[in-house]
This record gives sequence, C-alpha cells and structure tokens, in this order.
Amino acid sequence: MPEGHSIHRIARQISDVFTGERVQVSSPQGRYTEGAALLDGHTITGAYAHGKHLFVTFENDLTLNVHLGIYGNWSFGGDETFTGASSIGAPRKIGEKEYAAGEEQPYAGPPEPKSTVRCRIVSEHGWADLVGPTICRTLTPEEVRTVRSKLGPDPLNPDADPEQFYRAARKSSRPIGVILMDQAAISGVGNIFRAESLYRQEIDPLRPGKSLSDEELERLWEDNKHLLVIGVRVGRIITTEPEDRPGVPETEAWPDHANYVYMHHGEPCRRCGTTIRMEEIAGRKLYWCPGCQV
DNA sequence: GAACCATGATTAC
DNA sequence: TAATCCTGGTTCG
Repeated sequence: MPEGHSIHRIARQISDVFTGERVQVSSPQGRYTEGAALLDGHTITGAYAHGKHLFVTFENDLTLNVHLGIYGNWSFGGDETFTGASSIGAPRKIGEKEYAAGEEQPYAGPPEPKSTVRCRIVSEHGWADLVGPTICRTLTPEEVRTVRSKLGPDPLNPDADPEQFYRAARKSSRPIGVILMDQAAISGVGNIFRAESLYRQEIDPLRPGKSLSDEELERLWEDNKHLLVIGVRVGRIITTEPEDRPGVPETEAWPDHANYVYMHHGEPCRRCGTTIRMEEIAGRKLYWCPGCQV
C-alpha cells in the first residue's frame, strides 16, 4: 500500500542492485509472460519513479512499467554483492511495509517463486519478485512519454514544476482533498499524505481548489514534498512533528504517534482536542480535524 | 474458512 | 457513484 515515497525507494533499490546487470525476466504467475520475454536476457540501465509509477529501463530501449495499486509489493534477495549494493540490505519486502528476513544464509539462488509472482527479475547476484500490481507492462519510449504526460508533477522529482499543480487547483471547484488525490494534478500523494498535509497546513479538505490562496497552495506543495522526503528516508509515513510526539523518535513513531488524523477518527485532536472526523469522499476515506482545519 | 479491509485507479452507468 | 481488478493480513463465526 504505497504512496510515492515507496516507489522512489523501490526505484533506488532496483537501480542500486541491477543497473549494468544482464537479467532474466520472467512471469511465474503467467500473466506477464509476453512482456517479460521482450526484456529477458537484456541489461538494466536504470530505474526511476514518477509519482506512483515505476520505470525500469533496459539497454534495448524498452521499459518495464509497474504500478503497485493498493496491494502490490516487491521482494528482494541475493548474495553479499547484491545486499552490499542495496539501499535496503538483506532480503526484504517493500511496498506496504518492509522487514528484515531471518538469519543470514549463504545465497543459493532465488527461492521457488510464490504462485502469485507477476514478474521476477534475476541477475547473477540476486532477485526481485513483484506481486499484486495493477500495472506491469513493457513499454516503448513513445509509450513511456504518453504515460508520463498524463501525470502531474511529482514533488520528489527535482525538475517538477509546482505551477502545474497550482494551475490545476486554481481552476477546479472540486474539494482540495480530492484534487490532492488526482495524479494528473500532483503525483505521488496518496490518502495518508493528503490528509496529513491538509491537517498540518490547517486547511479544510472540503474547500474548493479555486478558493485556496496562492500561498496556501504553495504551502501544500512544499509540505507534501517535505513529508515525502521524510518517507523516502525513513521508509514509513511519519507526519507528526517531534513536539507532538514527545519522547518518541522518528524511527519508533508507530501508528499511534506517526500521524495526526489518518486512522484517528473518533479520537481527540492532539493539538486542539476536537474529535477527528472521517467521511468517505470520492470513494476514499478522508480524515480531518474540524477544529484545526478551516 | 469466510468476510472484510487497505497507503489505488479505471471503467461503466 | 458503483463495480471491478490486483493480494494478503486480520478479524469474525
């Protein structure tokens, strides 16, 4: 269940362990067999993220494009060369959550894949398994451009143009809480970041986009960028400021202390005491504090 | 073992 | 707005 920070971490991981490696690409599950065959035996040249989309580039100019949806995840494992190059270390899973595997053992090749593995990438030194994606396909450069052209700016990308987000918001009468979830307006923000950034900036999620001031839109962009950067560094979504979780360090801020409003409906706001609300808007649960957010 | 739920998104009505 | 797809963990009976 990944928002943009997870995809950037996965892109970094894949780039770390596979760039320059000739790989076998397969689909144990069988639902990506044709696309995998176009990449099988070729060398990976890099990986990057745009919002929640992952792109893995190959030397034959084709690109693996993956979107994890709500459930997708990647698992990785390999020898010491592999884990030494890795951002995340020994065999691990990233997507929804990540965890260290058990005891270290000598690497003896990839494990038998689970029956649900849509795509498996294997190099001389390690492997990556993809399970449960909504999108897993092989694209030409032209097709990559088409996909990316439909995505709004990603605050984690250095060349992102926030003006695109501001323009999308200013012309819209939809609630800002809905606009933040629209990947064509701003990409990489999901249900937790939207709720938490709106709380932190004290903006009512139901206000129409066009009612926000330039200054408010800029604060939202900057805060989502700030929170995404923390997410990339920590590997989890931590949105509380240290003074709002006294004595609990960033790395140990488990659900009770990690967020202000997400999944805290019915509880008193930790800043103003008002009961946190939750309502389903446009098919997703929206959490906010009616006291702080106006 | 069924039912339900989730950090997502598209499609159809 | 509802139905649908993707998977797996948790909760329910």
